[in-house]
Amino acid sequence: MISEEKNFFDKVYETVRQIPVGRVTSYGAIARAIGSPQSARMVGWAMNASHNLEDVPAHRVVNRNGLLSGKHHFGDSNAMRNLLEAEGVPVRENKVLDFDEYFWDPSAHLNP
DNA sequence: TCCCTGACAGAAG
DNA sequence: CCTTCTGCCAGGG
Repeated sequence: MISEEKNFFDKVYETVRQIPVGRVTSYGAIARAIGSPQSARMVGWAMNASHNLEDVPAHRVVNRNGLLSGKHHFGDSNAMRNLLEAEGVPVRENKVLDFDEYFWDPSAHLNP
C-alpha cells in the first residue's frame, strides 16, 4: 500500500524520485501531481530542504520554461548541467534543449 | 506573534 | 511581445 497521506514535502520528494533517468519535469507539474497546482513555489522550497537527500534528483526538476532555475543551488554552476547532460539531457545556457521532448509528466505516470 | 522571503506559474496591462 | 503583480504554503528572524 502506498501512504499518500504524507506531508507536502514528502509528496514532492516521492514524486521527484519517480522521475526516470534522462527525463525532466517542472515544479508546476509536480505541484499539480500532488494536488496543489498553485503551490509550485513550495515544490522548489521542498527541494531546497531535500538538498541532503541523494534520493531526490533535484537536477531533473526545472521551471516550466525548461530553465535550470536551481542550478545556482547545486554549489557549482556547472554541476546541474553536468548531471543532466550525463543522463542524456542536452543543456544549453542553463536551459534544457527540447524541454517539451524530455519533459516527463509525474501525474501521467503516478498510479492512483 | 507578525512580517518577509522563496529552486514557480499564470493572468493582466 | 514584454513587463508587472498576485496566489500558493511553509519556514525563519
